[in-house]
Amino acid sequence: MGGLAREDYLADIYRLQAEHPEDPVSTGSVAVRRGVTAASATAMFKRLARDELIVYRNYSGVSLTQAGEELALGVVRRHRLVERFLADVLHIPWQQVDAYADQMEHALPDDVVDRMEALLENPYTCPHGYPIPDKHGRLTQPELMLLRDVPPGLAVRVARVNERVEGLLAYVAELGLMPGSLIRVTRRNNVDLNVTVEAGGREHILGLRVSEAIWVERASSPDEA
Amino acid sequence: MGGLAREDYLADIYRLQAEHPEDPVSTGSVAVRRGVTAASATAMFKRLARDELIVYRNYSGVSLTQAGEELALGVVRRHRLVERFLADVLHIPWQQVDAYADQMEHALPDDVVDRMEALLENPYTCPHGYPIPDKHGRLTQPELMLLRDVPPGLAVRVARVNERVEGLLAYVAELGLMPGSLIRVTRRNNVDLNVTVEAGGREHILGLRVSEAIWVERASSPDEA
DNA sequence: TAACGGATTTAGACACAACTAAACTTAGTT
DNA sequence: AACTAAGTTTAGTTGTGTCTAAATCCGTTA
Ligand SMILES: [Mn+2]
Ligand SMILES: [Mn+2]
Ligand SMILES: [Mn+2]
Ligand SMILES: [Mn+2]
Repeated sequence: MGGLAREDYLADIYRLQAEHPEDPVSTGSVAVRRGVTAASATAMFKRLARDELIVYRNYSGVSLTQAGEELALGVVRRHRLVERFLADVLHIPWQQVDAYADQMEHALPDDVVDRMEALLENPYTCPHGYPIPDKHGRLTQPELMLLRDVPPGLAVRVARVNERVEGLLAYVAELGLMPGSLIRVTRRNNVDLNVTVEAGGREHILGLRVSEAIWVERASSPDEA
Repeated sequence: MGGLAREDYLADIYRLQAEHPEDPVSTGSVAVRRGVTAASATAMFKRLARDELIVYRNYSGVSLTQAGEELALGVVRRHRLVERFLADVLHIPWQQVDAYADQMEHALPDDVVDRMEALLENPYTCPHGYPIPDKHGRLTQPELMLLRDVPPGLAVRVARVNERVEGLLAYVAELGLMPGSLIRVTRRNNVDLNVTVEAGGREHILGLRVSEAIWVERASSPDEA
């Protein structure tokens, strides 16, 4: 009854779709993300399509049906809430919570998830800044901007850090650029695309690989504490 | 890599062994406990024996090897600790925590379990009174007595309630006989074997089905707060 | 438009974990 | 000692989820 692998496929299809809203989700991209062969992904697509959780046409990738998206959002909700729980209640470093949550997300009864949410006082995002769907799968996406695109002089707040970029989370924590941090972009080099930011009194020069993995929002809300 | 069903079999074999230390654990008893057919249990026994987690001789039941017992104790530890967590931190009624823990026990990284243990301040038992193995699988069994066997007049403390007796947990909670409660046995009827206890100022007459599902300890430790 | 090459699917295999039905063992009873 | 009934194992099937190797498809390039 469980459907462990199923849930991971659905959630990964959801995330891939969210990352590239244009094109359909290809067999290869799912296989790479899941760490399985393309043949395995094809086989799973057939089962998911048979159960009407995805729409699948040979050689044309997949998309989630209504039912599939609902299941995917449930997994994503459990994942991000348990990440918050692990970070905030058990004080586990944010570099580790994604892997742990990947394991736990399939075994959490709804009741437990809902109570965790209440205990955490209904957080909006996971520790990396990704939004947490509510109990009904609803999701509010704030307007974010890539740090790469922030014009010099602007003060912004770090909102989200891509948790999948190798080594980034530890680096970001070290620099004091975690979600919530107030920073100011002081320079942008148009040749090598480096961005210089001032954070907590220190200046850091960030390469493109970092600046396009960090999202920020206008640091304007005065109703913040 | 998971080994979901495996873990449940090992833990159930462990618990059955603990409940009947005399005889070997039979195929049928495991099948009933697990809710599967005897044929399924036999098939699993072969895999577990192949991996040297149990000793299995046809028609003679099974016993855990060293390695098997270590794994089983790990599952039992996770189960009972997460029960404590669900009850104490999330305030889930103790009637429900066993079922939830059964689901969650396979998906909790050791690091998470250890931190939960610290958060809970190293509890000795699950909410039902069963001992929690430590990180190394060590386990201290206090000397307990069945409520059925307590002589009239003796004051005792409820130590453990069998979580598998249908409806018992809700009934026990209603009567105020949860682990930790101080009670006194006032009468024992030698014909119908009913036991009368006084708990929290009220008297209750308990049938055999209840009195042999509750363990107690001498209520003597004055170092109890 | 024909061929190439990368992506995808099919074919065939395997391990796990469950089932039903049939055969077998064992222990207790005539 | 043979019989029988309960318990157990075997045999055969199913569905999931993975793999490798071999076909197949399709967009681009010649
Ligand atoms: Mn997962
Ligand atoms: Mn996250
Ligand atoms: Mn379990
Ligand atoms: Mn318990």
